[in-house]
Amino acid sequence: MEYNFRAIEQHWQQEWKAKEIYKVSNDASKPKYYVLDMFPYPSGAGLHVGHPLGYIASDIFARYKRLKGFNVLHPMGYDAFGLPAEQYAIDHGIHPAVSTENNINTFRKQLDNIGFCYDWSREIRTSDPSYYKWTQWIFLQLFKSWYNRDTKKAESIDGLIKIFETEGNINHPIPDQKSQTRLPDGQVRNHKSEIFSSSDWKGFDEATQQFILMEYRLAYCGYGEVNWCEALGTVLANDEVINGVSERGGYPVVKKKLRQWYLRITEYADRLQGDLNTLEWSDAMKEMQTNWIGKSSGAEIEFSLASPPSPLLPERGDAKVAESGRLFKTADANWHILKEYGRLNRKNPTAAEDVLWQNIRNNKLGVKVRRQHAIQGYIVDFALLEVKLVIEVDGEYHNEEQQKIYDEARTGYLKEFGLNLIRFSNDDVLNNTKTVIEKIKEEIQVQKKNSRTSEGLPLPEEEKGLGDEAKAGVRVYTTRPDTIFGVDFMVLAPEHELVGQITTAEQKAAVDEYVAYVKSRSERERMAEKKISGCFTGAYAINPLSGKHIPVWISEYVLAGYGTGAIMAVPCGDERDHKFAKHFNIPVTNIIGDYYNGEEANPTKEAVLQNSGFLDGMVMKDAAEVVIQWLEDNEEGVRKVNYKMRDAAFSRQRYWGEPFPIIWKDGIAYPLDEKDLPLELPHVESYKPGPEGEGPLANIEAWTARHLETNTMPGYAGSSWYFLRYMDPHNDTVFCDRKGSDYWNQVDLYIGGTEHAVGHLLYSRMWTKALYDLGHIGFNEPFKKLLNQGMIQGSSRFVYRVRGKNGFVSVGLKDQYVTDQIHVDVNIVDGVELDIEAFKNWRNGEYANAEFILEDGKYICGTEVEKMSKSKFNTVNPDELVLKYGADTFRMYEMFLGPVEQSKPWDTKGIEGVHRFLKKLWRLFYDEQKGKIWTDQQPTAEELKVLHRTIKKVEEDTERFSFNTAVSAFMIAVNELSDLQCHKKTILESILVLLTPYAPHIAEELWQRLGNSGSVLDATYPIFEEKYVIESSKSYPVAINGKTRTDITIALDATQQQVEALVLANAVVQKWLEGKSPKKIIYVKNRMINVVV
RNA sequence: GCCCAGAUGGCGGAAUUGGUAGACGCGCCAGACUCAAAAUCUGGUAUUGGCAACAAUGUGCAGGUUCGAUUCCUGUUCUGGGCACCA
Repeated sequence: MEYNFRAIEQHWQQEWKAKEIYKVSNDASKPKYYVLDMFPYPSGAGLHVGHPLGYIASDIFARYKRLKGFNVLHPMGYDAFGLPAEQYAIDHGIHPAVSTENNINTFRKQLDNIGFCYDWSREIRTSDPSYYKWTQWIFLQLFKSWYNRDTKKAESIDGLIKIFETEGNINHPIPDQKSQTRLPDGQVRNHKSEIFSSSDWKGFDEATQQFILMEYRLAYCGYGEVNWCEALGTVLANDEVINGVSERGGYPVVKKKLRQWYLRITEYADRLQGDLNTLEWSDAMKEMQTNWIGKSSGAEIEFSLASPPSPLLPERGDAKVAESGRLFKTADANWHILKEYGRLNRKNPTAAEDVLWQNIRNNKLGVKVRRQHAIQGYIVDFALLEVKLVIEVDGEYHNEEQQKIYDEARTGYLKEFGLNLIRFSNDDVLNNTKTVIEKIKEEIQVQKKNSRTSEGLPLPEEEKGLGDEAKAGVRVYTTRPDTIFGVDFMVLAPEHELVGQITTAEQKAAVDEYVAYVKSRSERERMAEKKISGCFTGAYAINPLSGKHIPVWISEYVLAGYGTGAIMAVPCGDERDHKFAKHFNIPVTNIIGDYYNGEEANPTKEAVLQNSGFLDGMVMKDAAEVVIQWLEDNEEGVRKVNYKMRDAAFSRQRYWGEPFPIIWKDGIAYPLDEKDLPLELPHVESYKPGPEGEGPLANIEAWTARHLETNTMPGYAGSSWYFLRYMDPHNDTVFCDRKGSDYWNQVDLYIGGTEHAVGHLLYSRMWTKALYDLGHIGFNEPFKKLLNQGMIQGSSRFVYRVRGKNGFVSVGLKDQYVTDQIHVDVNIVDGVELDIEAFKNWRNGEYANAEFILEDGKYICGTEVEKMSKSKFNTVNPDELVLKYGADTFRMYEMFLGPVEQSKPWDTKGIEGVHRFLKKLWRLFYDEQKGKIWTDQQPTAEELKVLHRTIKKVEEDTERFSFNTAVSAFMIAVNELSDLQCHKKTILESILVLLTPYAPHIAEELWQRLGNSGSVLDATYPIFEEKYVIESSKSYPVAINGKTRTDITIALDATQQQVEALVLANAVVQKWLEGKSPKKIIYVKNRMINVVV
């Protein structure tokens, strides 16, 4: 009776299915354990041998836990939305729903072949409306929530509205924004300053209110830059862009600003960071997330410009203000107009304002001065709030009749609040500056006296005016404020908003050219670029501490999205800055003395500062704090915590994804009523992009007529919460019943590839936290333990075509010709030797008439290890292996290849050995001639020792996911039992239970054949007993000076003296001692003995 | 460029805490069985020298710490993964 794996495996797979062996219930007295795989994207290529690696590992662990008495949830599903299906549809006209369905069926068949213990009754597909109904629902929860920084959690936006109605947003200023939230005209909104009162709020119209709320929502709409390919009419990923052109077709690609949805994940940065230490993840994985979040602390510093930018408009303000007013639907919404107005004024001060500003800024009068400050509906030129003084500088247009009335009204109004107002004309300021300053000083004194008696408007300390930020200068973020005196130049991102304004006439052409060049480069290319490039703007900035004038450059290595989009360059301390300085011959200021050798930068923090003004003599790491203090005292900068992480772009201009449950009305996004979910993806005939970079949904009239959002959600939407749906997959009234999620709780073991280290794993953590904050689930981290499987790489084979000929040259001779390297199917290559006949038939005989230049009569292929991919013809299909060797062999072989965590190239060669092992195991039970040979005899001590050593090893290895060594332990056990000719049921039965997680079919079969009923999965796991493996003596290696020379056997309880005596008596030791006595004898119990001579 | 990981015989890998480097398997060599092959079984197999005993070398490379380093430290090279619209 031989091992007929095909019949066995088929039989048990049917049996398991029929008896619903793997179905789990949500209420069980047993403790729960949740084992989850990262669900696959069902690609058209089907499963390759890389996919099952993690699935087998999780299957082993799920079965192991079940044997250990747990109620194990082990589900599977499909991440079914995605770009490839859409691309396939464009190319072949097959609807994504159809191709996806086909692919899923293929995947399922392939998965079933391997004998996984998934509870398929819980299968989910993210593209299924009954699933994405809840993806949309969660999106709406995010849309209807904001992050309360006081309570540090997500809360309902209704609560925020109540706060606005009672106290305005003074205690909850608009969260910091990154580059995404620029207005269509390219202006960066300066949100911090947008402070409003409760009465302001009540006065705002609907559009303004909604606009403000959008700045708080956890899911919000803003503007962001994308790689735009006009010819393809579509947005491209960074790696679809190569050297400024699209990978497909080679069309030019430029940056384009598009309306986008975002998730405000930045609000969770601190929690995402902090909670990492509650997780059992590898340090590497935590480190990657930490680096992605990129928390750093330092200072934001304001460098004013040596020559302020000239005004953009001859008569400042008005035109621009009117234009920006068009952003809003109501004509009389004065709030944002004011805001805009103030900002523009600040940026484009009149000459008089600027002169005055330079004379009174920086506490020069002993009083803090704010420019273009909004007070109760007015913008004043300068506000000295602590002394309740307002200064106005009047230009020509204030003489107009209308303006006069307006000004008088303002004076009166401000007086009501206890604010005194003084006016100067432009002429006075410009020509009699001194007098004007004296006058202001006098007024300050008067106000100071009055302030003790006068009442009036209490101005909140924290209130910030419009003038606080964007003075006419460049803000930089630095983690090294201590190096401030070493700043030799500044670098702005080429897309920085100031570039256009500060560039001098002489430099304009060069700057424009450089900006255009950068526009065509993807962020990735820019970061990876080794060549140093940049362009001088002609402008100079003033170092606020040293007063030194420093040149302002632009360069692609500074990205707009990080920090402020501008850096202060300290070449002696930063390698990149140093290279830049050397390349452009910018003199380097050395502030670190001997630490800088003139050749390369030294990022030390230990140096004692030199050339650093009042910091001289201070150690750098102490100086940072001093500088921050100085900056804050002098209002030239602020302490700042910065995150590298940006808000997550959450919309795609694509078809095959979840539609947003959003309706646009007069430019305002309104949520769809939850009872109208799911908002189903409409069927389309064409998948072509919509106009102006919109998604294909924009082409559907019925869709646009309802004013529905035309973007769809990205691939990671559905995968951000799927682990919750498995807990309660068929619920139609809630995304996951709270009882279910309370029972199953966190995923105990999550297995998947490291490629998801920062994407999926961060997003799902954020969603979990948001759902937790809002009270929908009871835990705030999704994946307790994470196991990262390595990538199974393909070993690609290449042939070399002689250019211009239908001829191929063997790899060893290819250098003698001009050749093109072509991937060839690994399945028609034996090792490295090409099967020429098979090659001629390959690809429908494309190379039927090819000629071959051979070496030693063979055509040898080139090889390379790379990602397994259909397009590289290096995939190996598991089906064929399962057919040939069986699922159990395949499972064990994949595990035997090496540690699960490690990446390795696939090689089918060794699979025979594992198959032989299973056959050998079978022969412990059955003989080909004699049939059944297992007996009921009592085991010997030797046999029990083998068994218990195996129990210990397999259990320990399984617990630490060292599946390859567990397989090896099985092999050792079977080898030893074969040598002992052990066919005893008691021993073999225990081995079968141990083996069940690894080779479930053969274990189940033999378990039944031994006369057991019920599944082997319900057997009890063997218990290791020390008494069977105890030995009384042990063989120790004896090393002389650390080099093993011999070994001796000593009793385990031997003392140091006994051991030394034995060692010295040993002939080999004597030989090496050469008559001398040893310096020392090191005896480590259970390990080794070392004799030091 | 930045972040993370890895590198051990002809090959995949083992060595769990600093303690016998190469478990287990593949491949290869020799032998048994067979007319022959397959299957199976037995023995050998890091490199160099030697009939052997044995000796020297050996965990990407260069150093260091230690009685002792694949393991810890410093530097370096190469390979793989990620870098925000592939999933």
